[in-house]
Amino acid sequence: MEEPLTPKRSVTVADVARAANVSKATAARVLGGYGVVSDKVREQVLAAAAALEYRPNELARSMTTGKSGIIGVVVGDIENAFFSLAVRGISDVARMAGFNVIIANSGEELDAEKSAVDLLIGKRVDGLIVTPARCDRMEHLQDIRRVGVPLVLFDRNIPALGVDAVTGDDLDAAMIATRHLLDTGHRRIAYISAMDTESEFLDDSRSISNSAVRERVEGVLKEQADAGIAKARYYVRLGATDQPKTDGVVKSLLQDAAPPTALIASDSLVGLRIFKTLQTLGLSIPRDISMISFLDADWTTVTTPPITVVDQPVYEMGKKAAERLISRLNGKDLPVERTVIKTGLIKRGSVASPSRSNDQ
Amino acid sequence: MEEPLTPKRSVTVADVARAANVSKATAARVLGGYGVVSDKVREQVLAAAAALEYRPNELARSMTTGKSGIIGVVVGDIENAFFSLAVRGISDVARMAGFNVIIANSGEELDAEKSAVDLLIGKRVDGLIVTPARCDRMEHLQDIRRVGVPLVLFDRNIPALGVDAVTGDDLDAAMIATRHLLDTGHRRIAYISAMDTESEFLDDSRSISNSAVRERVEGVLKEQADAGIAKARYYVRLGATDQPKTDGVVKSLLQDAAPPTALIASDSLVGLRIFKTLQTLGLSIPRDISMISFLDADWTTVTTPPITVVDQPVYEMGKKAAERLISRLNGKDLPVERTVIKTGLIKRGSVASPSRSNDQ
DNA sequence: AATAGCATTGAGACCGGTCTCTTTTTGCAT
DNA sequence: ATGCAAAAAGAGACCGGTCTCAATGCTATT
Repeated sequence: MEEPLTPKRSVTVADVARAANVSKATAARVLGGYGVVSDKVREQVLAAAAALEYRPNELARSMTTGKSGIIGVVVGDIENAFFSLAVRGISDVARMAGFNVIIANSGEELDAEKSAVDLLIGKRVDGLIVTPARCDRMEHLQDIRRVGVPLVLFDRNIPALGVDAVTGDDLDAAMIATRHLLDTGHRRIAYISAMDTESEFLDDSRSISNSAVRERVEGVLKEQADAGIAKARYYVRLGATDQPKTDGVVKSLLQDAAPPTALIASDSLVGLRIFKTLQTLGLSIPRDISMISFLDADWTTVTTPPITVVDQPVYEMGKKAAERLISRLNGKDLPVERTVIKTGLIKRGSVASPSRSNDQ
Repeated sequence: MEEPLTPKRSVTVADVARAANVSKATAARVLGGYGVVSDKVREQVLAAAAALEYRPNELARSMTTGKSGIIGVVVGDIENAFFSLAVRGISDVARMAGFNVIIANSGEELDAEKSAVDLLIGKRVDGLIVTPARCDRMEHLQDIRRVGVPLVLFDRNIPALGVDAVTGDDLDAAMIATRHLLDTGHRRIAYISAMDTESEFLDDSRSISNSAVRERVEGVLKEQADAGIAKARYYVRLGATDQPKTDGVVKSLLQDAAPPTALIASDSLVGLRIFKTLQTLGLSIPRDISMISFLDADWTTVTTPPITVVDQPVYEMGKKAAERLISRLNGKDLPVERTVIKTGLIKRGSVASPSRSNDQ
């Protein structure tokens, strides 16, 4: 009569053992797939398990083994195609190796990142892949190592930490993009980033706490310095975090007495926003202004014109990071390795020589 | 001398208790935040915990409480903006309620979905949100209920299961889109879906196992039937799973003696692919052909022309699903509820009256 | 001063697995 | 038959928390 609609207690090894008339240890051996058991007994246990619909409790298993089979990933923003693609790379590799992935968003904020890390460590993840929001604050990351959880940094490196890191070659990528614009005849090149700061302007590139952002800015500046361009730093603008802000940044640049003739977007989200801004302003690309975006996002090929982009093999970067972490999880102690993934430039239609009128 | 570089054993309540000179139970009370403890003792324990850098083992905690604080989510493909946006909605709500989210991809395959569900139940997730790949196979989903884990279906419903479901109003959405095209003068409207089947053609819409896909197809057909259009079903094509296949589907449609004058894409990925195909073919939208895509993806606003879309409030759908699940997790037994989220049409520039030449 | 009564703290079982160690069976050689 | 090593099965501790229940201490009441 009191058929339990929701069987409150789940079936355990002990239950199966009882049903199969063997000891808990024996049942555990066949159910857990370890130790030696005779074929006859194995059959019995398996039959009993099937009849009872036994499902192993991974939690209990993890508790005793100390391994959870979970890899924790902390990224800035999964919405961003960059991260979601990277996460897929990580997940694919992880799944193949029998690991699961828990993803946590930091929103690029240090506190959120800290608590995400705490949380994941609490869940006893076997390893961690983190995109550090800032490269100058690393106490919580040192904690990770102290606890003994392998860590791989992603997209941004903190050399002082002494852990594996997988990053793009941001300096080089920025230089290539800049050089392309210089070669095309541009002399006033703006670099627009979504980095959140007090000022829209850049004082000193060394003060940028995010290594990826810093390297790109330095790449842009270095290439221009080599070309003998003076006011390069003036054209580096930060804070394009949403559409209105991006509109503001772009407009302020274009209203300048000497407006830039080319724009470089620090990521595909910024790129999309800039494109929309320019569209709103009724500017034609590349006639009125040229642009290059980081990341070969899908929208960049369907615009008119299609956008020239810095191609980052993000999926591969994610894979690489996961592979590194997993080999460290299995293997003993590998030397710390910094993997830098080369990036390329895909030339499409958004770059042209600056028009005379602009190139006063 | 033998300073352990990697402290193999983590600090436990027992360690803290010992350091604080109190019983394990007392230390556990303050560390676990339950029961009553005097302020004095609390201080001691907290101090000891801090000194030892105690970190609770959530696994052990989950084991005894039976709650893992994790919500499992099984989606078709996180790459798809539809799912990634939904997942963010789910995650946001979950985080606010103190839950974590584990995401599993099914790739829209039943077997993968089954094992994902098994895996998540093994991890003892507190609840599950699943996007069932097929609505005609539900043994594994019944298992979930039998185990006593609350389940919410997302995007697709299986009424026979008798569980909560949050879906879009796909029938209505398809009808609205179709009506818009009819109103604009189109009489040959193609619906292109990424659904993977043997045949590119549709025999009987009732044979479609995915309820969302089915409803959309039925919406398209119904609206045309009401308008007295005869060969509507002929223009429903499936299998646009990647760019080459999409190219094929579109080309075969356009090479028909009576080619469609308008295309409806079943999701934003298919939409993007169709757009690229049309671009490759040198067709001008909406002059040569009109199109509507499902989902207001970001790329749809930067194309020339911008794409008219069926706007699905996916983020809200995700939120709603998570809210439902969580209230079921907390509350007692609510009645089964099917939430249908209204969708709208955002008219942009990709629909126009069919040109005379096409409308022979 | 004795004792009821409440606030704290302590002891120890328990969750559901894994795993070591011990005991019992089995198989085969002598 | 008998011995003995190897194989199979059983007992029970353990992982790191939670939680029940008992014990202790202190204040308040009469």
